Amino acid sequence: MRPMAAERYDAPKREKHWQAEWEKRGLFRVAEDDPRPKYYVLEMFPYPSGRIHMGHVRNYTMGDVVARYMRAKGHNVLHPMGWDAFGLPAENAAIERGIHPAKWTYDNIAVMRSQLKSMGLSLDWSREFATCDLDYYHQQQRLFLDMRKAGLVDRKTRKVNWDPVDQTVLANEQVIDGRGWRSGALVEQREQPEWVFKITDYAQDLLDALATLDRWPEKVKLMQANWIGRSEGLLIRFETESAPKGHDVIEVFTTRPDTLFGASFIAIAPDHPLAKAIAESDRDAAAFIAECRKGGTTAAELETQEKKGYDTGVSVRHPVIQGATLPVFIANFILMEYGTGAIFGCPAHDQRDLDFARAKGLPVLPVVLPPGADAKSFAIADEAYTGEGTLINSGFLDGLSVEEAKNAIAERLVKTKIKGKAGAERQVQYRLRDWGISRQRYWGCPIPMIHCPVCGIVPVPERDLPVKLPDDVSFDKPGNPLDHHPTWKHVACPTCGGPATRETDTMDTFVDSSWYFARFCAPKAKTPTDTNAVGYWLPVDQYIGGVEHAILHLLYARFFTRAMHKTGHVSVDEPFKGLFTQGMVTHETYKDSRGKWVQPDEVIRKDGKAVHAKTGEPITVGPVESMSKSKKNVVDPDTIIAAFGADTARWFMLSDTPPERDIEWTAAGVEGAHRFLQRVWRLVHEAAGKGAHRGAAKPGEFGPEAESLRRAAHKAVAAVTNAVEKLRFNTAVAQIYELANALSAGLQAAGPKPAPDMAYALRETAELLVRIASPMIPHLAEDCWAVLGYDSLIAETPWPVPEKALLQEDTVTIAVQVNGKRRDELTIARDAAREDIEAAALKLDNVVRAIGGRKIKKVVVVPQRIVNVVA
RNA sequence: GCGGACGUGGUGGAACUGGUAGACACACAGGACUUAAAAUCCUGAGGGGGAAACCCCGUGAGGGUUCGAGUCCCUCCGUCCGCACCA
Repeated sequence: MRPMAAERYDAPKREKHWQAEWEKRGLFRVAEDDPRPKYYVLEMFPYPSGRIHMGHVRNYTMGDVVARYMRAKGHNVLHPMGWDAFGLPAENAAIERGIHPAKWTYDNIAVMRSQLKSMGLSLDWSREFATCDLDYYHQQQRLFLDMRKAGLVDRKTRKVNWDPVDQTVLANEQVIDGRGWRSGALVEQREQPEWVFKITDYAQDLLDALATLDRWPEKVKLMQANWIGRSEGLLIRFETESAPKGHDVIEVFTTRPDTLFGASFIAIAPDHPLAKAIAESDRDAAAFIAECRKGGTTAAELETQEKKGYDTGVSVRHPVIQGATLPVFIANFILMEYGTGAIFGCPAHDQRDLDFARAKGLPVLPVVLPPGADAKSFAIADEAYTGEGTLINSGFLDGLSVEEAKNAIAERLVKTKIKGKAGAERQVQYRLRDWGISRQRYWGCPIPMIHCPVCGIVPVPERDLPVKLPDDVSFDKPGNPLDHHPTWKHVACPTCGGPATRETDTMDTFVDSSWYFARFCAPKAKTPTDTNAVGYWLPVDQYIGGVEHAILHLLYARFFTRAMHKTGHVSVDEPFKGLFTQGMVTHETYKDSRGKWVQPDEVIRKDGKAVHAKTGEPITVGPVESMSKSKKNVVDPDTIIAAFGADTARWFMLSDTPPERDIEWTAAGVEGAHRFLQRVWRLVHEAAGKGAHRGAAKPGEFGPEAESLRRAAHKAVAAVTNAVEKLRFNTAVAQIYELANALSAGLQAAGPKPAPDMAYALRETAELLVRIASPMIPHLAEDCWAVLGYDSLIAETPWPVPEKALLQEDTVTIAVQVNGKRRDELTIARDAAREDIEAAALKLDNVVRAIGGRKIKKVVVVPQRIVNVVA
């Protein structure tokens, strides 16, 4: 029988108490003049959509564990929070409900701030800002102007996704099945001038530096490398015959110059300059180009789209086959955006070229022979051969490998001359395109430029910053409210003083999130960054967020940091030293008999079947999917925190599932987490009652039971330390469970009046348990700490260091195998000699029986691990 | 199509550099306490055989390397993710 358990832990009440206590003492405020080593923990800041969701709870819990752990380890930890506050949803709210975007945004921030505060996060709230704060976007405008001066900003006219109903450019992600995500209108490809950041200047550097990011997930690095899409090849110049003036050369980029002898045509993009020139005097060509423009750009459409081409009648001379010519087609599958917008087609070794050649009846000549194939009988049917092999039908390249042939043809062509230029140049192409930041929207950072009919495009002078968003805007017509505003855009030209207009485009919100981590270092600085502060804090030591930002945000931020370095705002190139991408929060889905989605809190289980809580009608349980409002499978963090407390939500988020994987939220799991916290509460009370204070027993006076409990405790400290360092929170949790089980067993074994050594061990174990659990369940840990008699805060208590002597056992238990099958185990001195281990193993009854009188061929002994007898 | 990751009990998962597979938890079953329930505590549990000691099988499938494979190599199957007419 156990003594009466302590009353239940009233989490919601106690949590508020400790949150107030931490805040009162300013525990999480940090400054740069601190002797401790710095550590910067950052979670991707939230978009203030209205309320926090479980994804936030998971993300911020993980970051908070790291922050609290590093603080306990003696670091000066910066752990800030802010709001990624510009963006389209605020404008939608304005359009749909007539609320001003600013009011909608700041109201949401107020709600979400208080929700985050209820989680007990160790944040330095004094550094909070929103990207829609005038001060923040003012500094962002200065950055833009500095980047422009440094040559990193450009104005380009290029193809954009234009939504004709909403009258705005849409990002690729906002085009769904060829239609605008909000208006549903068919998106048009339109050429329009836009402001771009020259991220392509850094393509090679952004690629190379991935190798230095050793604390980034391989997956993310790979995705970025693919996105940058470097390919090495050859730019080949083809001399044209009978082409319009100014087009006596067509430049083609290829990664397979080795297949040049197998070329049977040239294809150019519909918007290639030559195609346009031809269209001027060729109606059919013009009609074909117009038809290509209509074609959709979605994956599904491209998949089914036929390869179409228009024979222009123009031809080019083959660079290495004397007297041969190739016809030039305008083709729908050639992109102007990649390479030179022109290719040479080698049908035998490229599937698209083959499809095209078959449609047009062009020759298909194999020039690469697969290993083992016979040159005489080898032919291409429906599938192009793209693998390695030996060159054939290729003149001086015959007999070479693909790799050798690439070099040989390059060397030859580079030396030739076409119209005064080299016949070819080795070239590197990237898939990455410059970052278009112009958005025709109100709720974003205005681009500080002015269009003057006399002086052209001029920057807003420093003294006239910030360019402030007007408050009095209306959303009653489609398009950009800044453009419709009666007065805002009209200004005097800063150069000539004449009438001019402001740029009405605002910046992509990804710009806002590309430097906020630098602003957190000195959020009130009068310049974008404070040299001392960013010098001290950057780079971010541990960044945590969703993998959905693997490319966009994380690539932009890496570019922006380089740009800020170039313009003297920071002194590093890489913003995030360590990156962790956490999984999503999922939940079962439910539907009623009419096929309508049902919320989890409306579903109950009756006799093992899911039924509606109110109506009792049967509910169909669907697959587990990531929480989303549309499927109604969401659980509100507020409800959970109010019912069980923040520690329960935090503990659940860290338990069982590895942090990088999706976690399934279940009611049973939450209750389990809550039960465990109550159990810790009881165990600590009991241990505090039975335990002796420090000094009550001296080292060396511990009996075997006390000794073994102490070993369990110190081993758990070591294991949890290791797990948290590696962000393997689920295994840390498992270690804590194990230690709680050990403490519980120890309390029971010790009886109502434990001996002095056991009293000491019980108390020590309870203390260590609370200390290693404190980053995860900080509120309960504070209460337990008080129960153990301390008037200090556990949040200010250093991380425990395990006693080395207790981590190593004097004896070890090792398995004994016979022919690789485990037959027995052996407990022996840790430092026992090989021969002794072997001798002891061979004496075991089970081992002798398993050998069964056979001759022992060999005995493998791995001290402290295993013995394997081969017979 | 290209690139990548993963596949372990009823479930989530553990197993550091190859060395006792299934830690820990959830769910489940039995028991204790209780008039009863809740809460709590104890016990059990990969599959099969056996009274037991023990034995056989077992980490998606098949093969290989090794004294020894969840872990390394090859082939196949399945799931998930990213990119996608990229020349």
